[in-house]
Amino acid sequence: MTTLYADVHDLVRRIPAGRVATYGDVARLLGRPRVARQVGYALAALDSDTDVPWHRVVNAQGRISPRGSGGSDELQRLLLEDEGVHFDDDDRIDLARFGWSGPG
DNA sequence: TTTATGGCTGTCA
DNA sequence: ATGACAGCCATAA
Repeated sequence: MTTLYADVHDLVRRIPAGRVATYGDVARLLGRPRVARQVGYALAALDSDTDVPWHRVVNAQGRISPRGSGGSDELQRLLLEDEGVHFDDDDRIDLARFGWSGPG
């Protein structure tokens, strides 16, 4: 597949454990700074048995996007905490510390 | 092809 | 700092 989805998946797979990236960052790394929304959308289309660490992607505020169903928003937090990512009292992540600036 | 819909983001108050 | 609004663009009907 040479679609945006595949590119997003490939990039997200490169996010190291214990790090997080924003949708905008992922989009920008792909060379499409305007498709941040589609990035989140691409992650939403992932399968349950996917190998893509979708939980390492959060919004620009360092918070988890409330999709409101599936409870994946809680799962995401658990997975991140399990990787050593620390959440603030406001359920926020310090992007300055855990933010991933790309492969280089 | 045209609508409709978003796991977002940046600006304004 | 928070709350509200418009832009942006790929996917699915």
